[in-house]
Amino acid sequence: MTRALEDVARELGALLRRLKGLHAEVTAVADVRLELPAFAVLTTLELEGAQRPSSLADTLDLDLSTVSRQLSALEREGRVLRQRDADDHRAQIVELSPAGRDVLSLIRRTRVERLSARLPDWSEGELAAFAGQLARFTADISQPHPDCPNTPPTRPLALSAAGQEDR
Amino acid sequence: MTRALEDVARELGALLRRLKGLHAEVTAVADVRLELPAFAVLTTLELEGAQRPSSLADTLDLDLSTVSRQLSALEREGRVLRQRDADDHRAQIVELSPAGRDVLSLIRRTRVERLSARLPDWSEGELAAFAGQLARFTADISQPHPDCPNTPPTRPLALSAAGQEDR
DNA sequence: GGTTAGATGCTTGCAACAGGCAACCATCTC
DNA sequence: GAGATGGTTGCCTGTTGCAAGCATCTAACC
Repeated sequence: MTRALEDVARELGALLRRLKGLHAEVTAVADVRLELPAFAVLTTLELEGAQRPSSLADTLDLDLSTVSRQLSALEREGRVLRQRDADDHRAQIVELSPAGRDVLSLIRRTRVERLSARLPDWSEGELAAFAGQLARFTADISQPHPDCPNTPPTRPLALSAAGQEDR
Repeated sequence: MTRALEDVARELGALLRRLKGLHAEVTAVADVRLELPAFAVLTTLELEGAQRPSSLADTLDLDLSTVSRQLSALEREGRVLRQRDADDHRAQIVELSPAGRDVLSLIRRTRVERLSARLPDWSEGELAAFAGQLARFTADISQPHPDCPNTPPTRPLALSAAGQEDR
């Protein structure tokens, strides 16, 4: 299994680099200023709903300080709303604003357009299967390694469709 | 095809974030200090052989200045050798050093170990198929968008095994 | 053949941003 | 109160792109 795994790892590296470029292209075409980390924050909020910064940091596997700064910027730009948690006044609840929702939807539309134009040979079924494989792979590698059971399993974004994991 | 594409895009985002963590884990376990961009440079050199910085920048889709700095650091660390191009004294040829080769091999070993422990349910065939899908996808999205034929097609790393593209 | 104008390969200075760690404040829990 | 927890901020490191600069090459012109 070593050989195939090496191939996967190598391809992931190539894909990783390409994805950054893709995001840059999408934001440029959509004429939106939104870096990848901020985009990840918004996406998580949309997918999982209003939540605390610490929960976001957990999901995104980022330091709380980084999330805090991202949120400050996003709030300044009017893309998220922050309010203190009524139950625990230390905490706060972050929520996607309508403007934030609009940006997400615009980016998603643009992204699909940019991608689909380049993937004419992929059938709906192939893409769905690929999405499933990606989800399964990401979920699996997010598990802690057997040798370090101390490491908490980082929690990948919940998958809305595509329930092909068999764990 | 929109729906499946949205799923793919979302999963890619999740995977993107997880991969960074994986690299951090691998370098930590292998006790090697090597950031992702530097690793990408070394990998490209190994895969494609000695070449110019500008060629590396092209392949990696990075600014030449970034590559230049990465190379300076890699040379300082003895992982790369640089010599002026005999034919064109403006240019230089960058080459993997034995130490660089060792680092790569160590990282690759460690990575396979860390990955395989978490993917016990994946068969060799599944992994190979996944690698093929990844390669095909990356190659396709690296093509220029039909609307901007000016953009040169960025050249993804050549795939050594897995020839399942049908283009 | 020599000279000069522009192209090309690379490096460096600059500014922007991401990220972690540690120190800090506010609040909660015991 | 004492300690834990949620967030923010300062500080530092690192990556990145752009623009300016330097060296060298190429080609057009005299």
